[in-house]
Amino acid sequence: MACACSCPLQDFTLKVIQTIAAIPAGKVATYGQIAAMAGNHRAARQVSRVLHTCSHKYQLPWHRVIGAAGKITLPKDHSSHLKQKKKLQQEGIEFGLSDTIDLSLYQWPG
DNA sequence: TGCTTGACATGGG
DNA sequence: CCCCATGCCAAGC
Repeated sequence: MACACSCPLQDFTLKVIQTIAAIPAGKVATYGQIAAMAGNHRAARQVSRVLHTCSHKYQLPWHRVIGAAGKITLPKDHSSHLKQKKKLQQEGIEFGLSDTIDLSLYQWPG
């Protein structure tokens, strides 16, 4: 339910935010998955945008959102990449040899 | 109002 | 394994 008066967010975006916020610790979700849950499986890119725009505002667990390959989508140059990896490890998620997460074990079923 | 952008996804080289 | 091209859609400017 989105209030059209004071909520600048669209319905899709709001769903995305709620979906991300609902990801439990120790689990991860892919952009496409979140987009699909929000209603548009093609809007995976917007999920990333929502993450950037709202993570700081809504305190979203952005580190639990990864790419479909089970990898962190941030460039290694970025300082947040290592941060995200550490956070996930602290939540019990184990990484493979190439910083790869086994989605069959850790992907959030929704 | 309209074009550009983007923490993606998928497939091929 | 890594890099490139295409589709797709909303947020930003």
